[in-house]
Amino acid sequence: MPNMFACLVYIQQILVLEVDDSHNDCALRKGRMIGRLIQPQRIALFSAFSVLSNGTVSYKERLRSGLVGIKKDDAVDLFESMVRCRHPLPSLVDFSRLFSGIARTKQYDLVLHLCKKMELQGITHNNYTLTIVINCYCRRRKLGFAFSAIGKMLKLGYEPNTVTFNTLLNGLCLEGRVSEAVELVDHRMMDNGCQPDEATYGPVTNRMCKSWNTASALDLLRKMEDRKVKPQVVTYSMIIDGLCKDGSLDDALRLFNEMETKGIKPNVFTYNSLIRGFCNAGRWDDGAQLLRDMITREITPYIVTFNALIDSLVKEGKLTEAKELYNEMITRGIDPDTITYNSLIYGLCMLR
DNA sequence: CTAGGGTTAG
Repeated sequence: MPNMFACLVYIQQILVLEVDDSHNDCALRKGRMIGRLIQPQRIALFSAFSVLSNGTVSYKERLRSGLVGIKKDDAVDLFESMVRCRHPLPSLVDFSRLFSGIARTKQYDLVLHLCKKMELQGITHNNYTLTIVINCYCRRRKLGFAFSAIGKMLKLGYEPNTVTFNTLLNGLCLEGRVSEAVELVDHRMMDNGCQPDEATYGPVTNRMCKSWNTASALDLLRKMEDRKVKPQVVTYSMIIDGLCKDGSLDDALRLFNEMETKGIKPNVFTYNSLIRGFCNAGRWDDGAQLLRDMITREITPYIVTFNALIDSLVKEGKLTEAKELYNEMITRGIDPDTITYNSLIYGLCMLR
């Protein structure tokens, strides 16, 4: 009976969570409305500015300040005003800024469309705009067109550089074509005298770890070191996560210690992967030790960290310890979510 | 001046 009561308390907490969510939603909607309301004022201000400056710097000003989260209509409008403008004549740098701004809002087709319109105006691409084009094709999973853009680049007399290769490489990884990606780095990229950097190996490592190929990811890590590219925390974290999912906890720990000796500080992701790995292996005590470790090192645990530990404690029948952790997360100001309560409720139901 | 990348829970 007391367990039943505790269950109800937790279920009530879930209901409170959902109410909070709807509040957030309301707030969001309100925010959007306010955004819409102030829009005309912004336009009015902008026109005033244009008139003041005789219409000469309007697109420059918009490029400088109005690209974050730009909508389709505004983007097309800005593009048209650039194409029409003669004083000053927009440069390719201006177009690069516009295209990259739109690309950041993930409207890749729009970027490609505007690029075509730019070409029709007799404006020729350079290395920068073509790399943006390559990225857009890659994101739309049209690798064939991305490779054609490389051809265009060569025809115009530009050499693909590290960024160009990295962009293409990411495209291959997005499609799961990891071996081709490795081939591209080892041959085309290196042979062309392009030095790989930390952005070269990130997507490759990610894809390898995601497809349960941590052994290859480890090989790649050694290759990076041979090529004097310093792996970053995120690279180590991805591999450690892969090893933990494989159940190779000792290897994961070895890598964890290795990054320490190299002066690379683990972060909350690194710890979470390890804690989850140990918990899944039933080694909740080691998991709890790691949690204490991260707290002493002032790496703030996330809700994920606590959830993993609570869940594993519950499955071990250590309900008291699980509840202690639940209380600790509350005192730390971390709001439990449905996953937290699910674990606790499960534990209470199993107790009987 | 302007281009590219990657990580956690039931």
